[in-house]
Amino acid sequence: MKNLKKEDKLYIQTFREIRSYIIRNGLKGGDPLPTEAAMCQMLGISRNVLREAMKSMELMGMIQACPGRGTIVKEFNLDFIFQNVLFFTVGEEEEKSIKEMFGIRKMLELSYMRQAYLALTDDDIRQMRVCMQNIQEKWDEHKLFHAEDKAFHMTLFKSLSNGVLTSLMEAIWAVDDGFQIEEKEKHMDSTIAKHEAIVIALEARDYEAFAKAMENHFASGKYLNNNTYEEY
Amino acid sequence: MKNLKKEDKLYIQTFREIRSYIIRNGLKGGDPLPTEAAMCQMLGISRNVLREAMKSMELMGMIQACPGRGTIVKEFNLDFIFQNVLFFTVGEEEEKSIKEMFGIRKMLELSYMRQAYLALTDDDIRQMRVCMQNIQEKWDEHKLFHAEDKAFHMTLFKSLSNGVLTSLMEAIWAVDDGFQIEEKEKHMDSTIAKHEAIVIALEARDYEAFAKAMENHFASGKYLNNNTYEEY
DNA sequence: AAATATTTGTCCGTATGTATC
DNA sequence: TGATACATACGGACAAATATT
Repeated sequence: MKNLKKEDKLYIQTFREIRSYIIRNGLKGGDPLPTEAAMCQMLGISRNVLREAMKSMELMGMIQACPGRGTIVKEFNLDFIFQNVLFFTVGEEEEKSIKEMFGIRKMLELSYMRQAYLALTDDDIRQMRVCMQNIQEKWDEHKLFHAEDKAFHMTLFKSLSNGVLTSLMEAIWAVDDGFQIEEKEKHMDSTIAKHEAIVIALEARDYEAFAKAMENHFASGKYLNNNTYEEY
Repeated sequence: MKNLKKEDKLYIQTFREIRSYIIRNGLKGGDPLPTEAAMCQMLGISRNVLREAMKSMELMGMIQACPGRGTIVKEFNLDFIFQNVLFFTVGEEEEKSIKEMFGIRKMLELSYMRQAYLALTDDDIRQMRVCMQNIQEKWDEHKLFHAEDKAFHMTLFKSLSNGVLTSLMEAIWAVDDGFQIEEKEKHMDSTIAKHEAIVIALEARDYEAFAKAMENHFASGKYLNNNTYEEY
């Protein structure tokens, strides 16, 4: 007398029901969802199961919960997918994947550098100068400067106001963060010089020098993979 | 003594920790995860929070739980997300994200086309010719040819043997598939002609023509965003 | 400002169904 | 058959954040 068909787990059914509820009622970004208690009663399930479904939604960016206030529907964006899911399969020990990812970052930065250059404001450039000083300080203290390096490059591209590109870059940097073991004391001084060259070119508003400095920046060890411009 | 910055909710931290655990231990599809009780103790959290994170993963197809047996890591792909997450009427924000994403795909394909051209085998090109025929058939039957279009472009870049790039492209195509907005019957005939031009150039092993055909392919509506090569 | 109510966050305990030996 | 291990599901309790009076 049981189900003939193998039913999905309750929390998955619940996920679908909530999703259906949102669609059925035409809820858009910002619209409130009923409280947990109300939904439990409405669906006839326990709070734990409801939360398993709701938290799945929240993790994927479909809704957002706030204590004391309630839960609202969110507008969709790709951040979650890029930052938590896309590179899920990229193991940190898989050096090949890491190199591939660096290669993509290199390609993206070099491809977008023209637009970035055009979009950069004086304020952005000043900010990059500050990043340089922070990098220099870390270096003087014999510390790693991953965060500062990231801030430097993100500043360069945040001017493009391309949310997806930003997410993608964040995702790549996040993997880099877990990887950055090697080359601690190797060529950091030359890395600093390369960053310096980029800022100087920008401060002078010299695109040719900027492009050259960017190319040079990515011509070092960990970026040197199969992404070379070969002749055909 | 706490973090000054607003911490993420526990279940989100837990999600990341489990993901990190999987990556750190190099777990692949079929490999078992510790039991819920063990993970709770390991992470120092309650069962509810752990389950909120685990059920999110299961819903996304990263893991699979079975009573009496335990939980295993699953072979992961992105399809599920776009089938479960895309529930909305596409608003302006979403459309902006999608356009940005197309822009990135355009940039990537154009950036990598030299390497792709060099890496393409005769067999790859024959396969692309087959894709073209499939596209033509769908078109003759007045059907959409998203899958065939994807196969065409993925063939072009699979030759690069860049797993991360492939994942990224897959993700972009998956989102595209989920949205499939605009231009149903609009300029499909010209789209076909553009693909045809690409294949012809490849069959002739003419890089100049190939590059031109690629540029032309991406010069259409939905790729036309801020990714223009402006003068400086 | 201060107290109170509302809502989500987190934890615990218990019972049940299912797979394995 | 029975015993064990595990996930599934329920309910209660209190804490933390927010809103309201």
